Amino acid sequence: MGNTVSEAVETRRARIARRQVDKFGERRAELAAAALHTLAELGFARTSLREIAQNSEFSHGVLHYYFSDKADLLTEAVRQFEEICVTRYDELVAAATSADGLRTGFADAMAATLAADARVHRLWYDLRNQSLFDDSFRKDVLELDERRTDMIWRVVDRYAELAGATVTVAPRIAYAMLDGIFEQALLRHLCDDDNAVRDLPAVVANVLTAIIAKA
Amino acid sequence: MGNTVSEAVETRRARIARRQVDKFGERRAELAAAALHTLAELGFARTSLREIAQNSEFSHGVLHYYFSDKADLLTEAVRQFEEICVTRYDELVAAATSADGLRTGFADAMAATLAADARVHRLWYDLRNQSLFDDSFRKDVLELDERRTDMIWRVVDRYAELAGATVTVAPRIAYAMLDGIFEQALLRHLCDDDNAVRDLPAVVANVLTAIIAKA
DNA sequence: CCACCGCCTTGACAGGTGTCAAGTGAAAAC
DNA sequence: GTTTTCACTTGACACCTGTCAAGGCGGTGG
Repeated sequence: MGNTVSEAVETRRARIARRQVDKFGERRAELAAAALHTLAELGFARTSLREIAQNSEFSHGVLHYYFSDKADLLTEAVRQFEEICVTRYDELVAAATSADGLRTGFADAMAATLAADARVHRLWYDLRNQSLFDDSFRKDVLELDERRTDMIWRVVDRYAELAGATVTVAPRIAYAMLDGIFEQALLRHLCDDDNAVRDLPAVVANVLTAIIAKA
Repeated sequence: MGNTVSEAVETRRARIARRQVDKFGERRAELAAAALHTLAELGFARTSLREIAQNSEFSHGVLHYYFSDKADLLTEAVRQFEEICVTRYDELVAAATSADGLRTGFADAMAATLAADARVHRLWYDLRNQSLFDDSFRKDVLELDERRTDMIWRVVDRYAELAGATVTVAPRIAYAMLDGIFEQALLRHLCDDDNAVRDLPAVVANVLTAIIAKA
């Protein structure tokens, strides 16, 4: 790189342009976050652009400045949602030293996220359900579902290994079973059934022991 | 019944009144069926009264003649939906003579209803999901979920009995696991994955064997 | 024959929706 | 200092939604 005036101007311009791009992206992210919050609160059906804007610090018109479309906004929100929603449990797997420890740790972690992130979880199920009727988000849903499957499988596989056993079901089945358990618990929890969170750890532990067999 | 004129008139009047009552109820049922069909096709979010009417042979105004409200109509539709959705598998349980037979029969029946009634099933999941955000249908959803739990448990319990074994999970857990499996298969099936229906029987059989233990 | 009533259609209403054009005010560019 | 550009607001549009009032049409009762 040189040091002439024109080049200095170039880099300054580039930096400004970069900063503008970043600012543009940041605003998109900020608005997508507002959309996400609204979606988690109201569900897909009742979420309108004006409602999203009201959950941000801007007016409703700005959404069409940063997004071409409502679908564009929701897609961005879902992408952002993926980042939040998938990565869990991995530290648990890394730190586990015994089958029993991993089992109870995983079961407790599931109950914890059920209690803490119930709204986000129901949004995930809402999204997946939408894709049963409308194919706009199917690709994202299937991809996310696969990442969740992998995530669960890492736990189950390691658990069996620590127990000196083998898993008797395929990854997808293990995921579907535990997901069904979680969905059921989520329903109970959101119906103000306090037992849901309390009972979940024992249920999850029960399922884990049921799907492995001593080698 | 008598044969005097007055009595004949009475019975005729009564019959007319009865017929009118019946006709009123029949129309309600007919319109609720149209609503059900529309719901299964479009999902809760995109179902409007005009669309429902267009799936019947009447105009949209008639809905407010037979129903006080949109909620009233949807409630009636859901009630009707319950009748369709719950009773299955019982004949299977009654006719079963061996554990293996019941297992494969149940697994095949699940795959069959997955293929045949996919739209109705997705409506059920849509309904249950709505109740995560809105409490209007929670009572119906919880009741229906319980009936489905019982239905599944009758199969699982009888299966273990025939196998000379005991079930290692509670009824609600068995239901949640199998429901998760089915929901996953439904997603795949509606994404035009032909393997979904084909693979389901083996998966269900796998789960059944995993949740019992020889006494 | 006329009046009435049950069943249904038509058309309108108020409110909400996604979308977009016009405009504003401030900061940047020259 | 003027012009241009950016970031955002405002207000409007066409459309769709649930709701309901007004009216028509056919059959029944008097």
